[in-house]
Amino acid sequence: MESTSRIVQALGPLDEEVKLRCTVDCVIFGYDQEDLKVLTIECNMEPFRGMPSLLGDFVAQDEDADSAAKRILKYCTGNDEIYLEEVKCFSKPDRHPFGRVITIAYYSLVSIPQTILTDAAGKHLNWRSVDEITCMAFDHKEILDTCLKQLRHSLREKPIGFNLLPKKFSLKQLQTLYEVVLDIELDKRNFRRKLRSLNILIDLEEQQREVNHRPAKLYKFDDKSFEKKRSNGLKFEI
Amino acid sequence: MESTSRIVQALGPLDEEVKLRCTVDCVIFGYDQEDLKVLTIECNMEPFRGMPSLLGDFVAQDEDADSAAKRILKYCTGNDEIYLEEVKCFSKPDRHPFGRVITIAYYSLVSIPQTILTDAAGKHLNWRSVDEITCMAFDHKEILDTCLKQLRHSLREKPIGFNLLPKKFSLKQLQTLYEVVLDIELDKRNFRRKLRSLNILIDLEEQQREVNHRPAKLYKFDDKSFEKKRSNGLKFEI
DNA sequence: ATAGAAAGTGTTAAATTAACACTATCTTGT
DNA sequence: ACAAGATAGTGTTAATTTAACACTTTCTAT
Repeated sequence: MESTSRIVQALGPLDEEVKLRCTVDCVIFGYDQEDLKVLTIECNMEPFRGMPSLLGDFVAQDEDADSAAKRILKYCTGNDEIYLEEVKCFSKPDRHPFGRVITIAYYSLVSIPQTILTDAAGKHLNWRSVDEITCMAFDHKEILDTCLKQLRHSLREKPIGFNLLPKKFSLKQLQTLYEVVLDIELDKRNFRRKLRSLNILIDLEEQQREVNHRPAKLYKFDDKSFEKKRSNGLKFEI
Repeated sequence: MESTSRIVQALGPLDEEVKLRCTVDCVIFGYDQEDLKVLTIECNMEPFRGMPSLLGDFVAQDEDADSAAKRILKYCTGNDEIYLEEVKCFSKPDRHPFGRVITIAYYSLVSIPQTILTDAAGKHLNWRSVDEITCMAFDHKEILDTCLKQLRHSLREKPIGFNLLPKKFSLKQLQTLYEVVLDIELDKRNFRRKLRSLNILIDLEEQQREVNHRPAKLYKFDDKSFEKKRSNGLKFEI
């Protein structure tokens, strides 16, 4: 137990300790056409060349992990006002073939139709259906699975689903989103009553256009009002 | 945005990238005398010398972060069968005065009367009431606060409170634990009914000894039975 | 034997959740 | 302009869950 004898004791010069590199990996979930997708990039490193990989990068000298994750989002989408949640650190000593690299995994949520992938990144970026991904570079499939589990958990206890939809959405779209991501069925009337009672949607007094049936009313999420209600003890739960 | 242009591209030789050190810090929560405490060690590093610090250590070359956290628990208590939950990575570039150090924060749960602090560590280890800690070394107060918040959240949705009590406990002890940690009041009869209906306690057919009033019946947590029930959809919630 | 102290126990009202089917409003085609 | 097709939108009732509440039992100490 010699390696533990200096627990929390003075850090020596850098070279005496384990040096490792630290990355962040973002599971960027996107939603479109009633399907949950994840943004991948083609891996260009052996032995994983050609396989889909998550978007990641090193944590830079002057930034923390959150900033690194936001930087990746900005790089891919031009936007850094994106929902982001840290999930877990992946740190198996052999997880990266080129050396000791730990990674902090995040997931984020975007509406695909409202997201323009930047040109620079665009060439090798792909939205893939979460269901259809079987194999990824590194331990990225494990990271994806962990983040998906976390997303499903958070979706039920925090009002974050809106981030997967356009700013303006119908109640039907919202319900379908929950049904697709959580793989459950919801009762239309009960779902609508619940949303009404939470009072966190703003009726935009506007309707869908260009649908060939009765158009649905559009709403937006009232995040300020929700924050106020939450701090007064409102519990969101689907 | 030049630093993002190689997102997820080949890792160069180690020296070209940001080198940093990685630690784990454990918020070891202990419970005794109707009080939630945290295990601290006296910091021996300037400028924090003498201040209470969390238990932490470097992640070693051949271990992952979870193993490092378990190693710390084993070092302090001689036991590594302890409830442990990863919480968050703390990675501000200036969080450590001696260089770039990121840390993965964990919390764990023990019953203080059932925990013997090892001699080696014991000399500078202290159980401190969570309420009374105002100031800690490094960013450890922030880590503590974050872990406490996470503990409170998990305590309501997972049956982990038992880890803070002796193996054998009374229903009153369990209720008080929830009341103390969550800072709420619970109705005795409703609490007991809920526990009874969950069917996750084993009646030990044994009683408290050496109390000067009617002794309470003792129970233990039936973790195997709970796991079975959980996978069949049982939702624990206090 | 009695007093003190905490353990243990059930019922009822209120709130929440689950189940369920029809009418309204739009578009498109004739 | 009328009819058919498609999806939006709406309320009631029974079942379940939660919240509120007070007295009896069993032990110890004197």
